[in-house]
Amino acid sequence: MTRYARTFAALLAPVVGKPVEEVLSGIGKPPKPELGHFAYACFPLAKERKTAPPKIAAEIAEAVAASMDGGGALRDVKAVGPYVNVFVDGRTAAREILPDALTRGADFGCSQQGGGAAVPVDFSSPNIAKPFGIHHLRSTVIGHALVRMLAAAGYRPIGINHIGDWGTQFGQLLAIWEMEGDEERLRSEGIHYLLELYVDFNKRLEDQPELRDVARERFRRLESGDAECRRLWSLFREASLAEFNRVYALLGIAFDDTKGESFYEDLMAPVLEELAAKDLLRESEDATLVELGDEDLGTALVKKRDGSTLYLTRDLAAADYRWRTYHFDRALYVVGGAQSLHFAQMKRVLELLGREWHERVIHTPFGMMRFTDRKMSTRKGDIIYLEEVLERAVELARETIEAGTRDKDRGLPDDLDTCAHRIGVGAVVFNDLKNRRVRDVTFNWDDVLNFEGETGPYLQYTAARIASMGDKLGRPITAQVDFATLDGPGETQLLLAIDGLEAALLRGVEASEPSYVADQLLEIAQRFSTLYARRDWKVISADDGLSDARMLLATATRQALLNGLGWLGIEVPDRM
RNA sequence: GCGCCCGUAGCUCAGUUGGAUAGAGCAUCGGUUUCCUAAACCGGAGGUCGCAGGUUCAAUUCCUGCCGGGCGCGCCA
Repeated sequence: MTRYARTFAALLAPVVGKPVEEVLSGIGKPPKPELGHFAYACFPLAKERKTAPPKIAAEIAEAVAASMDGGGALRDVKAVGPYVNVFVDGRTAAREILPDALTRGADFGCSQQGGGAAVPVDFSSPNIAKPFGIHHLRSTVIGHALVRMLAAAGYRPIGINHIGDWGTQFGQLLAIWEMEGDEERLRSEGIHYLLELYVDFNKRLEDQPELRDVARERFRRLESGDAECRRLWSLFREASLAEFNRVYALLGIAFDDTKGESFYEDLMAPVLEELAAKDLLRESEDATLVELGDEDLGTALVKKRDGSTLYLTRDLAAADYRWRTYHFDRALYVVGGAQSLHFAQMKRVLELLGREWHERVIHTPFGMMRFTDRKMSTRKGDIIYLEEVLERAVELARETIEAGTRDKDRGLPDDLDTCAHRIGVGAVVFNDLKNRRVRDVTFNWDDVLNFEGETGPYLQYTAARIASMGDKLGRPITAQVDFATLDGPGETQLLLAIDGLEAALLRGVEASEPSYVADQLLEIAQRFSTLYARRDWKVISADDGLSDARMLLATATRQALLNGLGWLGIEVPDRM
């Protein structure tokens, strides 16, 4: 949807005698652009007035047409059956949208809607002592996209990496370490060695179920401050962070705040005390829990039998900390849908504690990453490393560029490494973001390494072609053009797609849904490509005025792609 | 068993708060390059929108019940 839907609504409102917002919600898009760019359905009015819809449509169309002065952005209002349809005047749209895109540059499509409100976004949050697998991709890229989208929409996002560096898993590592730990190997092999230990632990567990208790005991020991346990924990932590940071560097992701769960160690006691003081705790089989008063939510365990803490306990402490630190407008948790119950419980406990802001805590779930060919199990060491996926994508991009330069008799780009990196990573990231986040995704090398069709490289390619036209034109791009030359239906549809970027951003921010932006970008690229491929539609021609006008349109297209891809965390190469 | 999520073309998915003949990409078939980058474009074929009811002038969209898949349901995170 674009600004012109509102223009249309404003025109209709006095005629139908309803507020603009209500009219706006009744405006849609006709199935075919030949019918018009916007449509207003008259069925609800027909019911109120007990008159046939086509008759009302005809009356409204006539009244609206009479009230238009002719020089506005809309034209040709007419009734089509029960609908009032209208066209956007391409010339006016071009004059209003294109100079805006040129002037605002990286700011085009952005909004001030957020008013600087703080929004902590908890994402990625890998567990230490487990490698960064492909299944971590989802939280990482969705969260990163949301951070950038929020910033573009005028919010003040805080990207938080809530590293899983506390809990029984460390008890497990400490337990196995006593049996076969080797500091030399940890130093040289890093996280791969930790994975080996983790797998070994689970293997031994089959014959020695008592190891589970040993692990719990070791975690308790860690939590009570045992020096050797602390020292080893610190080693594991460093080894893992080194790997994580390599992957974040590949993806171009930086966090505003990286705090392990361990950070909240001292903040849990106050929460537990407050729960006790408010008489919300209950002992059950020597463990401590909170009664939630809701059958569907069950009960929430906050302390184990041995007195050590749980995930939920730390998340409660973290929520309090984030509120005190940021006074957030909302706090997002980009965590898999499997943990819906955990977050529902957490919100409920916050509510019971009287945190009036508990409604602002929002779980932003996403579907699972699964695998077709076989069941993947980290416990058995069966894992696809995200780093490997990214590297293979970059390698394939490099081969594709090299093949392209041979076929097209062009030189390799100077910055081949940068190009290949952006394309490969862009393909992987866009592939994850293009679908609605709640859907499960099946990992498939062919999909991830596909560069054709609705993919990141397709969008980058569209932008790259425009960039090279800019070079070829050889003169500055100007907004002083004859907009009348951009009046064709193809141009107008492209303009409306470009103008729709801001709405897609706001809708995406509202729903925490990066795919809305991804969709809009595809529409922009497709509409441009359709024009571009036409033999009778060359940007650069002997007609300088026409060339300048079309180049301005192309430049706005590229700016929209650049900005939108930037929000998704995808960089665009200059050449492909 | 209970709760949450999902079910649209052979495959992967859109479908903007119910509205006009349900749209893309991949795959498939056919076409486009004396070159503004074919990682592209155009066209063909392909769908009882899981099933059955209900609400409505109108349901892929809302409600109920089934069926199918996924996830979760106290001492992992």
